[in-house]
Amino acid sequence: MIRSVVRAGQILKELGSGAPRLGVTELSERLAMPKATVYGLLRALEQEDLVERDAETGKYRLGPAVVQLGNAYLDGNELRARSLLWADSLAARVVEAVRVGVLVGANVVVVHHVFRPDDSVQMLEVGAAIPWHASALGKAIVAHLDPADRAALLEGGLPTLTGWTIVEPERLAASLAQVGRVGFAVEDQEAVVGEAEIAAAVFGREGVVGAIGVAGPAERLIGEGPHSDVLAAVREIARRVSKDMGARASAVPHRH
Amino acid sequence: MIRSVVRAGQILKELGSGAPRLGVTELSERLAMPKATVYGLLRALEQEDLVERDAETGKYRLGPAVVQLGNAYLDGNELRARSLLWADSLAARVVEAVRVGVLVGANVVVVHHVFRPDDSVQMLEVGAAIPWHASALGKAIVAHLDPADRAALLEGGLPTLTGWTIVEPERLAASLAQVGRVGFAVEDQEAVVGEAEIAAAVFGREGVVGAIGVAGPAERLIGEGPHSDVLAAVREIARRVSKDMGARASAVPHRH
DNA sequence: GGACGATGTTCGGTATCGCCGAACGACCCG
DNA sequence: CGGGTCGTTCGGCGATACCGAACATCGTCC
Repeated sequence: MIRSVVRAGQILKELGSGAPRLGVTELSERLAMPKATVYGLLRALEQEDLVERDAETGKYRLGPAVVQLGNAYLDGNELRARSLLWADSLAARVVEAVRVGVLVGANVVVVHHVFRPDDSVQMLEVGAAIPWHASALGKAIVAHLDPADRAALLEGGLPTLTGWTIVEPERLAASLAQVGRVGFAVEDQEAVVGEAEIAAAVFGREGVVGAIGVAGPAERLIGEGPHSDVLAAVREIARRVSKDMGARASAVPHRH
Repeated sequence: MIRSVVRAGQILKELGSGAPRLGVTELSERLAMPKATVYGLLRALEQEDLVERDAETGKYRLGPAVVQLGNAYLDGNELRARSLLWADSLAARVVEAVRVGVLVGANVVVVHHVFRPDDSVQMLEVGAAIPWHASALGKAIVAHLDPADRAALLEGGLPTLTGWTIVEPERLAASLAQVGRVGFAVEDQEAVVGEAEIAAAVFGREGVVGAIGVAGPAERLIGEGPHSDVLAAVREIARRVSKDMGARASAVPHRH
């Protein structure tokens, strides 16, 4: 595994998460690499416009080339392409926002987002990264991973986002088992206070490829329990997208 | 300059432009690298989720991590942040779509996009990459670069997108000189038939940092000449954004 | 069905080239 | 003016990336 490239990737990720402007020294500390090494990697990344430096502070940040790459990924993403129409119909049916996400590392990255069909101003969340355990999308995906991968994700110290975030591995594991049984995942104010989400996994030819879910105010999606209409709609749409993605019926867990 | 990282960057860019799925052999030919080298680089990139492989064809494509990076870049981008409100007001004033872009290599990447204020369905173009010479944004930026950089951009074989695309270096150079004199750039169906754009450069503390422009149907923006109201609005907004970006008055070309 | 072509993958020796400790210089702050 | 911090440079050692060539694997065409 060629080391400099892996390290360059780690630098990019570090610049992409949290503080968007970091100096050489700060990066070398966070990533436990010698300062001179980080410097060399940054020079190379800068040449490719993957990183640029702040004119006045001299600190480094992501460069414009990454936007182009992100856009290109979304253009070619099969899950996104096959979700487009289904997500629209789901949003119209439940009158809430719909999100489609994939797992990258310990985060869920939103690859498609349909606004709630009303005239309120909403922020486009495509590209947003959310810790998997604080998202219904993430739980739906992780619940269907190999046990080994799942266990690894339960280990790393999971951050607390709100007072409702579940970070204890035991409780999360139990929650995931439940997801596996019922075929959907719920998140109730675990990422943002007042916001909830109901999601179901989407499968491809070989296992889970992502998840689709409905997000909205907690009191509307979840009262005494998950809103049953929404829940049925999410499960149905997830199954249809899975079919479009080429999932064999046997690979998609089904109940009753 | 550390070679493997630069090469990895070139691989990412190649995957991000044109055919979104490429094999090892195809990449090695396009980038003139040995096959085994490309293979090693791809393995490293794959480990970092910057690249993933198609399940059935085995070919490589960009990975989900790049979306997260793109989003992070946009979040931290000063030009974008300072353009948000001005772009909205510009769109409302001229009732057309507004785009903000920066130069990366020989392309303009759109970092902000305000829809035309009507109810028509429009595609979000944030992240789109357009050859600089086929875009008013690009011409506005390049016209204010160092002569050396400008000359370099005029050299590389410029692609033809429509019958109206200007690819001859002499004609382009003349056009850029004109842009420098009048303070705005025009593009008339040079990227997409029927579409035109009027743009002006935005300056920061040390030179041009991007451009902002109005895009719409050619017959509405440009009849016998650029629509004068639009033109005035674009120039005014570009100047205001430049001021917000910390441009010294002396650095912003002004006329009359 | 067998052979061919194309493509992905592995291997191993060589010399390249990245790695990193340490020193230098630039800058800020007190 | 002196101490501290940070970005940058240097240089020599040695790990390791590089790449030609062989191998494996698949699809395809007689």
